[in-house]
Amino acid sequence: MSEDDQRPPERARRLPRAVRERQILDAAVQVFSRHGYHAASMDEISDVAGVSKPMIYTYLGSKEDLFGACIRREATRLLEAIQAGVKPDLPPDMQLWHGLRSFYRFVAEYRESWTVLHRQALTVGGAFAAEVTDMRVRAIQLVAALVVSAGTRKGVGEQAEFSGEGLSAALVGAAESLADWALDHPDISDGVLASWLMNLVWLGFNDLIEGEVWKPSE
Amino acid sequence: MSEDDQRPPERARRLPRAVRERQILDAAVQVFSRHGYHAASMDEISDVAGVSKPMIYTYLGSKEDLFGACIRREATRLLEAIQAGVKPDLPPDMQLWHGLRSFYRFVAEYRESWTVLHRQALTVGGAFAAEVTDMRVRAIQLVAALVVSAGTRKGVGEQAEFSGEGLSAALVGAAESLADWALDHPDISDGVLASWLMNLVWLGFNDLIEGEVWKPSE
DNA sequence: CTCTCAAGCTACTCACCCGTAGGCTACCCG
DNA sequence: CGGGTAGCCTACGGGTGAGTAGCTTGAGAG
Repeated sequence: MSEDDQRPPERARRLPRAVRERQILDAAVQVFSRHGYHAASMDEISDVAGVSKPMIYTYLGSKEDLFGACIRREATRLLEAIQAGVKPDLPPDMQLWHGLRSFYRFVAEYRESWTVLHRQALTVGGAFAAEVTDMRVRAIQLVAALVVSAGTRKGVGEQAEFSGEGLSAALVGAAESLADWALDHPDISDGVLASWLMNLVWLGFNDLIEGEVWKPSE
Repeated sequence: MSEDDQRPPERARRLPRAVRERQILDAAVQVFSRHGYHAASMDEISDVAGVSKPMIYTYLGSKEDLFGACIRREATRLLEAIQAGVKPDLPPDMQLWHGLRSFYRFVAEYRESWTVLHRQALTVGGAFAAEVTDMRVRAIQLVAALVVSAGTRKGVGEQAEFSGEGLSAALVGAAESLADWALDHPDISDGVLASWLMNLVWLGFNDLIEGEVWKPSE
């Protein structure tokens, strides 16, 4: 035990920049998702990444830059995962269903990515919040387009009890909350989750565009 | 301008403890809702409250204690506001509608309270997150009770496409997201918001318990 | 008028953490 | 073999902010 106790053979060799950046981003997402932006320390991130702190600064810039890089990478991942599952020539309801399935599959597989995007990014304020909000708005508008498409196909106009944008905001929120709920119930498959939401919303929406409206009684 | 420039008459006189605590809590909610827990500084809170920092510590304890006091006060306010609007002997759908109206009225009036509870409390982690989550779970269970009551009244059992708890989680999430959306659209009344949600969810739910189910085609 | 007590403040300590200066070592090319 | 370069580190500066020590001042009692 004189020259062997320092683990000389495997000492995290010199690696190309791309690999280190991946390690750093992975660690950053993990730490940010656990503690949030402000409570996360660069020391802990460097520790988790198995890299010293100056590496982070030379490769990815300041803490804010690093957080931005995380947000962008995870947002891109999420959008790509959803678009990969969507089939553009299906009817609107099936498009929505497939999009939802991909979404729930992604959240289950990369729950830290989802946490960073959904919970932490909004609390930082400034450019990132705007960026994530933008992504969310795009998602809402996408859904709104499907909804309106289905609505006009059935020949429905503007109604007092109906706002495509508000409805889509509610739908996206329902999808997100169900995602959070599903994190605690891993045995529910993504198909079942998507079907629940379709049954909730689509059926109600169908009624609505067919003129059947809920009103407060008396 | 020799003896009048220091505003000698009104100099924030010595006040009873209860009043100071209120001032401090109001300021804390405001600052926490703007910056989040970690980015908020005790100096800014004391500044906004018009009180020096040691006062906060003698009256309300550490920063964590202060945040806890904020959360508890605002959560109590919210629950009381909702319960004040609910009429227990109405049918389930009307109970839900009245609860939603009260909720949206509260969010519009005390948007900072809502922000602290919904966005900031979860990111701190630990006891507060648990506390807020508990409140949310109680809300979900309350809604689930209404939903199940309406379901059994119409004689529906367990179905594969249906889970009361999951549905309620989605509903509560939809309500929350619509609340966020409504913050940017102040001209929409609380009654309209509540009606939108009822049309979305209740109609779909009605279809569901009457056996009309959405299924993916092919 | 004076003594006492509590309300309230200024100014400080100490710890934490972002960001960096400067040095070391392995690999590559001539 | 020697210089250059790129991967990588230890160790520190500086700023910020939580929490506190100890003083000042107003108000009531005698």
